[in-house]
Amino acid sequence: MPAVQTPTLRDVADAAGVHPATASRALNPATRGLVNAETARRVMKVAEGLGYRPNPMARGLKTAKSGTVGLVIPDLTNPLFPPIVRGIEDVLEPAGYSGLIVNTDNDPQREHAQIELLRSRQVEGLIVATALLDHPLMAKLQREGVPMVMVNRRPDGVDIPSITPDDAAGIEMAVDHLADLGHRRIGHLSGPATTSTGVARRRAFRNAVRDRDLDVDPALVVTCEHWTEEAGAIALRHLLDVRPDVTAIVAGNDLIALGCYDVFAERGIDCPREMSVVGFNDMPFLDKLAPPLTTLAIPHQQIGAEAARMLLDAIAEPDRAARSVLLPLSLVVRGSTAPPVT
Amino acid sequence: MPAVQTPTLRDVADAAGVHPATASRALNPATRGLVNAETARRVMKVAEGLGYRPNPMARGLKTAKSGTVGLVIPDLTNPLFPPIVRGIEDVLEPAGYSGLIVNTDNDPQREHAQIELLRSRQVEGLIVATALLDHPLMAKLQREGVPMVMVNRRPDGVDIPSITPDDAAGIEMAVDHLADLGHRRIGHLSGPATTSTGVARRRAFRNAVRDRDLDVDPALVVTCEHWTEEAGAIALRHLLDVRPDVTAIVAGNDLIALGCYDVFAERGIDCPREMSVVGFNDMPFLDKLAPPLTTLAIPHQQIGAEAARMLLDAIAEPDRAARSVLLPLSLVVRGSTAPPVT
DNA sequence: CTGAAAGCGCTAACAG
DNA sequence: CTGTTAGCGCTTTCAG
Repeated sequence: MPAVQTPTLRDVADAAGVHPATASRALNPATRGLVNAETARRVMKVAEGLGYRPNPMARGLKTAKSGTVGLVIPDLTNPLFPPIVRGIEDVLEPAGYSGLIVNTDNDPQREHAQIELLRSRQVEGLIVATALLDHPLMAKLQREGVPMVMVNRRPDGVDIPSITPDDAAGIEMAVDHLADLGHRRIGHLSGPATTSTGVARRRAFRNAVRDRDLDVDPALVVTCEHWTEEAGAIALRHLLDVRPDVTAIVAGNDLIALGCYDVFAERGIDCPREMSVVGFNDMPFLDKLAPPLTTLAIPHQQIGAEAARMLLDAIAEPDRAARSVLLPLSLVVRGSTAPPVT
Repeated sequence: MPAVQTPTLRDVADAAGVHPATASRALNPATRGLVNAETARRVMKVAEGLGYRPNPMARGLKTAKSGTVGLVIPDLTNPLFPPIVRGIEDVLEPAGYSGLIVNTDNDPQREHAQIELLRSRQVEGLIVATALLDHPLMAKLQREGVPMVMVNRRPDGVDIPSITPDDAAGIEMAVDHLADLGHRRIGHLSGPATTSTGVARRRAFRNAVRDRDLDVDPALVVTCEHWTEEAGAIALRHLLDVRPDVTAIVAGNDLIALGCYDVFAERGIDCPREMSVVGFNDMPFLDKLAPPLTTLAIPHQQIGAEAARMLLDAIAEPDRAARSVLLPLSLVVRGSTAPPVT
């Protein structure tokens, strides 16, 4: 017969000799001022003694607030996301919120279902990392007034707060670095054209090579189907077929760069002697690769933290103007870039 | 004036011309049988049309079930966990459950607070990956009847279902592999003595070297303070100081093995020519290291999935006997192991 | 098979 | 400052 029913607010009130409403006021920091300081103290002590824990479902039912937000990511298994999620949680927790994570696997159907699930769980807002450039669902959610923040990517033409890397600046740094090393024929394996990061980096690359009088042959730019190792490998094989004289690669992200490593191994290309590569994101453990990958670092945890803060703001003040932030990047030079063999 | 209040069960009932109770029965698969098939169909159609979504808070308030479980992990940023979490979510979701993740950073205080948080959120059970050998909190939770499953590690002397790798078998495979290559002086950098995996692997290592007539000098076994790269590096430096003639290392896990790589770099040791290393866990991207790490692979997602299944069972039938499963491992031979230079 | 009534635990007016 | 009252949306007896 153990399992002493967890005490309810009534129990606390009874034990403290007050009405449940008073106990409620005393226990809630926001309304504690309405209560005699002495009574409040007593109630709190009793609550503590009984091991009282408010039931958020009951509270939520009354207040229509769940204390949860949804985190919509493609796949937790992609090393880019854990640090972001961690940053988010670190901000949500002290604010009394929890995050519910869902994985969409980049499948729009699944995304739709997962977001439905989150909404049915009464999440108060959404942090979305799966945005596509053209994303009707996001637009619809926004119209319905769901507080939202986009992370890493953002849809076109909707006024949703977002926190994204400064893709153009990053690509310029990468191209500058390679040009400084002496590279003239630089290729770009861009991310899917359906994502903002994909097109922004691609456009930035085109501009950068043009401005620096490097080889602007369109064949040097190949678009990957996905942000994956496999897609990166396929793209590089294709590029090498049409432009075997390329000496350096700017990869759309680190996973695509890893795909390049696979092709190097398979074709016996010596990186960085025969071919340089730059990644994007600075995922964990890149410094342990052979060779360690030169890449653009973004402050993952800070992104997450900032996104969570923005979302909490949006929840608190639903109709404040959407603020969007562009993250500064830094180039981390490691072993995968070197002067070309001329 | 948009934001049409999300429809409630009452709305559905009204629209279908039935009592809310009937609508409730019709919508819940478990009670649908109690309702005229025709009525049920009608109610469901109306619900669908209205875009009705049951409010889990209201339901939970009534049924004392939240449809959530807590996932207690040290740090999501540790690459071991995302695949496990993914495996868990993949089982929870179709069952109508969601997971709430908390990070403890291996801090008992924080763990306690986080578990309180989860309990106050009315989680129906816990999947715990932070178990220590001596873990009063776990024992207490078990006494209180909280459904729980341990993952990866397990406390001593409490009868809690767990799903852990077959540490002994794994270490034997590692030692066999090294012995077959010709190594006689094998070191072990074990995990903390406070964790089941730490002591089990350490004990297994001792037995393995004894049984194979290899060097059994206790100085060849060094215990790391933490399961981290840094701790691994420190331990290896210490080992090299006392036994510079060691030719191979069995690391307590992959992160500790990565610490070894750092020391190799710092002391100019050529791995695998001068020193072999075996890791444990087969984290992602180990195959891209220089050299690719030989390690023991565990089926991460499956662990997670199995743990979730066990927890759902425990929630459904609270007093069924605790079942524990030992996971088979496989040795993945890559480039970090080779015959010793004799 | 369906309706009526009650209540899960909490908060929010509204009185006092 | 505190008690009363009502009700969030749903499920679950209990009658009919």
